[in-house]
Amino acid sequence: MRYAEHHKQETRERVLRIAARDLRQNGPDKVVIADVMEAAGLTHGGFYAHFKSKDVFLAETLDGIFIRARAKTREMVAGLPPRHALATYIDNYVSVAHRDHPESGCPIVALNSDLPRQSQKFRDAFDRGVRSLVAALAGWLADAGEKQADTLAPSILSAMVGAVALSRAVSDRELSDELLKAARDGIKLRIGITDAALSQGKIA
Amino acid sequence: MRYAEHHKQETRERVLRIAARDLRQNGPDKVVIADVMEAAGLTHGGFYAHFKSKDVFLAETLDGIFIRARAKTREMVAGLPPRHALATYIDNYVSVAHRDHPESGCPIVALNSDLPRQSQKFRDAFDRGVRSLVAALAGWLADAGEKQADTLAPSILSAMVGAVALSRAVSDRELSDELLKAARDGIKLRIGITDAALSQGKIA
DNA sequence: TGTACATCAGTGAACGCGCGTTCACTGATGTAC
DNA sequence: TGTACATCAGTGAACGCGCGTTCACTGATGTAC
Repeated sequence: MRYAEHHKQETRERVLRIAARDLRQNGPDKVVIADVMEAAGLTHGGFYAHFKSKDVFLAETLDGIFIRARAKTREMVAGLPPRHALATYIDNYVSVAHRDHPESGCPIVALNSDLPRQSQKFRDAFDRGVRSLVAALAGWLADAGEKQADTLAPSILSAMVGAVALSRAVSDRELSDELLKAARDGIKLRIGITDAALSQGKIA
Repeated sequence: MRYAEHHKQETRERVLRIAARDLRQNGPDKVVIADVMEAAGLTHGGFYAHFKSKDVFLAETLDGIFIRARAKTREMVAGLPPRHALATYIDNYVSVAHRDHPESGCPIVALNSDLPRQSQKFRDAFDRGVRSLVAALAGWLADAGEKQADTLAPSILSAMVGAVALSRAVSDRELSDELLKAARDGIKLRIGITDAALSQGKIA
């Protein structure tokens, strides 16, 4: 069977999209090539016509996740004043929905404790994602008039990551909800955001 | 060979200690029974004379880690006034040493993204550890006169966990150091601790 | 226009390795007599 | 006191399964002539 012009490229994209969910849901070691290929409607042997190895494949998958996450973020906060952008981002990140859907969530949360054992390519992709997110946060913070935006940004990111990661790790639902809410309020408080202030339009 | 009275119990303890390091260093899936047994000077077949299965073994290993961690913590802050205890604990937790030594560190950091895929026994042991640590933090905070100690404690714990986890996940040393320091300062600031204030004895 | 050949995404059997688990066996020592 | 037997922590071969990777092959379609 001879295929249309972009057929191979489309297959490659499809496989990467499937892996993007699988990777966040199950972690790098539990991504099984045969399963990913089957989900894409193919057999496992064909994998190596697209990717050199599982390692390279996972690194490319992670890159793709971060790229799409950035686009989604830009869309989410488009047109919002900086402090609203921050509040929106934090509320979406430190949320029950994010906790309950790792497969479409932030890979920093989903993968953090797997990273030390991954290939350098994979770790580099992760670093790029972290740097980019820190930079975005620092930008919003600076625009919102925060002093020390450059040190506040990584501090806030790690608090957000820890909150969602811990809320997923904990098995008891009640404890998880409590951790999540306490962490979210704490983070927003640090940058002077309260739900009351936001709804009253007191914050630019 | 017939063994002395407590021989079996000692072997069991030895195996659990070795696994305790291995578990935090490599994660649950990478703990290999044959390797643990070999490190204990035994062959893999003997494992099942001590433990019913790997799952049960890992859960018991995790329980042991938390129990010893609590003892170590009590020792570390013994006799310190509450705010000093907090500062000491935070400085030790959100530190380069902790980042660089997962094998003897807090399992909450080392294992968080593995948890959703573990057995219920393992997850229950994890929950107990988290609850216990939250309670300890809340106690110190309350003793230090903090209002809202019960919501501040989980918020601070998740920030500490996120800081160390992220600093380990990131591959670039400089970025990692920066994240760690920013997060530590941010956390201490939230509870009114600065290094200057502590050294001048301004804080009880 | 028709025929032989080249292309190449995808197939599926097979290989090799890792690892949890089982099980028949070992052998030193305690106990029954 | 001496002998036969029971005990049981530990041994090591084997089983079974999962999974990354390889490779000879397929077969539909484009191209050369």
